[in-house]
Amino acid sequence: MAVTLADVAARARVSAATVSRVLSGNYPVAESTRTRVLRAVDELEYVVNGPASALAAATSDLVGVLVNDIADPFFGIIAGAVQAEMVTPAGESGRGGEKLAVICNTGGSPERELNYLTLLQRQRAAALVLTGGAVEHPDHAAAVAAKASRLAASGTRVVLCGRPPIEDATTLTFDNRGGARRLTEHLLTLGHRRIGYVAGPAERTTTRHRLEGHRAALTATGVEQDAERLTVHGLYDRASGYDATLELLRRDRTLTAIVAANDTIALGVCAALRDQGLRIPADVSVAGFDDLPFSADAVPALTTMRLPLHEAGARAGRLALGREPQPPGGVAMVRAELMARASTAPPRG
Amino acid sequence: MAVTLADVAARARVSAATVSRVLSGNYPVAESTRTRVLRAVDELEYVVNGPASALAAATSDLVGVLVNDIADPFFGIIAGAVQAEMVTPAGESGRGGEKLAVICNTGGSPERELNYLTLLQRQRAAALVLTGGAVEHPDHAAAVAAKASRLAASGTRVVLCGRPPIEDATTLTFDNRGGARRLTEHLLTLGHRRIGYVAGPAERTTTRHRLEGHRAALTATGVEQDAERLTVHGLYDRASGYDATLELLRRDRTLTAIVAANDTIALGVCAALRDQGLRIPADVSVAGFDDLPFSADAVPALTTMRLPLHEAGARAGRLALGREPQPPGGVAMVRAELMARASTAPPRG
DNA sequence: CTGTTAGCGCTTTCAC
DNA sequence: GTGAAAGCGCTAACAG
Repeated sequence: MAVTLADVAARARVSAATVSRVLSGNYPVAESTRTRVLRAVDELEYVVNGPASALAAATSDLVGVLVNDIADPFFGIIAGAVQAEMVTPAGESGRGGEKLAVICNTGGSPERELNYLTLLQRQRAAALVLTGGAVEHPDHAAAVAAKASRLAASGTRVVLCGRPPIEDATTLTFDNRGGARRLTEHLLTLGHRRIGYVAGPAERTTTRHRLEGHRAALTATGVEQDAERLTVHGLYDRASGYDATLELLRRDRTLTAIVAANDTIALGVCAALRDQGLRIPADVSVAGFDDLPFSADAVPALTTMRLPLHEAGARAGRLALGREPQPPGGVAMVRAELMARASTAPPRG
Repeated sequence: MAVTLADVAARARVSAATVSRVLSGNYPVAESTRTRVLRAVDELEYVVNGPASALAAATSDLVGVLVNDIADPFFGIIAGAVQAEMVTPAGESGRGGEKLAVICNTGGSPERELNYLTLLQRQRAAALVLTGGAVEHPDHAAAVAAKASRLAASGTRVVLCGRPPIEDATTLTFDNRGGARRLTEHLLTLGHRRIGYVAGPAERTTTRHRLEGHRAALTATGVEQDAERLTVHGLYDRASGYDATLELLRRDRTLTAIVAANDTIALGVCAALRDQGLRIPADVSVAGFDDLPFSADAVPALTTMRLPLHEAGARAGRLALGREPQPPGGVAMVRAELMARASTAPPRG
């Protein structure tokens, strides 16, 4: 099957080693030889055998990117940004940086996450980027940490983006707690006191941190008494937001605001409120989190906490390639910014 | 670096060959030996060296999935569905089907598409799924076709999902032309005659087919005279929809409906109309294409053509694995279904 | 600057 | 049912 290095070498009348050197560009080769080799490569339409090269060099050009749900733009944006960083910067020798960033969709399942980790370890991936909230089950957390350590030990760079730090990994955490707190403070400042909260799946770090920030704001203002009753958990999707809103209204028809754990949920919240004949924000204010592209276009435009997902992903990509210096302590925090828009207003009366 | 097959063999007191056989499960091995080997694997935490195995076996367990824009849920949904098909069906011997489906984001750039194709060829990918509209530049189309043929010749299964057929590849086309036609017919039936069209980038097959379908409907009704003037091209994103709408209104303030090349654009269209003080659908009807999850939640709910993206992606995945019979002629068409919702209504007056 | 020489870790005939 | 041995195609010392 297919033309090999040796074929190219024969054609260019040099040794295989020389061809290899020309191709990897990391070793001086006479200009004349180089062009001769390159021409042979072209004529033969030679394509390097990745596995063979990975085996010999004990490292591959694969970079794994794990995401919880690739159909969710939150992850799509991050993953796209990571991948965009993999292209060789102009002016580098063609081959060098041609990493293949591969996006793996865990669907939020711990088993599949571990499975992908093994698959990537098997491929001897050059680096790994784990994105999004982590599942908090202790066994699983330990398993992931162990795998990460083993990978790091074998030379794979591990970068975390949007989840809490673990040992042996560089981490970009999102300020979910602080952001959530500021968001709820915004609502409190507007005068809201009965605020519903639609949380994500219970066992995710992102879910917990955002909920904690929300509660912290309530507590600081002394209105935390009903917090438990006014919280409903669901998935990070639109349908959960819809259902949770109906449940919240059932529990307390008098609430004047609902905070959603993310923008996608917020969309469902809005839909449910409208279906119940409630106006936004006249009757109920709504806020989300993330500031996905559609949020500014929602009607009314959604108040939310903006997370610079693209920038974070790009930085994670550079860290994975070792193209950007480690943050102090290996951990950097990405801040969230309040985008106060039309979906929040002072409560009526 | 790391424990190898030989280590496992030593520990289990068998030969390397036997360990290999146990692991790949495609050869009879005595039960007692098998368990002994498996235990050794466990104790040593052995992980197969993918590159080595790929080299020796001349095939890898990588499956490439190319998408135009991973931040767009259209592609996220398809890619996620493809990837979900890669998991080993319950009851199979652990190792067998553990394919690694890797998602590659071309950003719609021909160079990057070709680049990924080469990267995947280099990795000796087991299969390839190309999704979404193709770029119509003749040189590029030829280059892609050539690469596809070469890949197919070397045993890589090539599957197309949502783009026109090429030789040596199994294809799932989307009925963009027919769908677009039916959508515009829906508007015509409602009584609209002055219909604006916001198209995607000019050189994409998807763009062209949808536009052709639209025009075909107009022509059949004899109202095609202004079609050219009432068409504006842009990207497949919200901002383009917004800008294009302003341009359309500038050209003809009397139009009563706008068809967008996809739902994301339609969102921008709606935003622009609202900003111009126009009501939907009272003043202007709006229609999209794809039926992405957010479309049903838009206000008003968006009339659109539903494409079964998840099903199509899943099927593409199975075809890539050879788990589903080839459609007759290697080409199957995925139909679009009209979802008539609140954003379209008869024109006023 | 270029060629020679060993492997990298696994799969796979081919014997036993 | 299991072992021995010969590569798969490439890289990386090491000479020259």
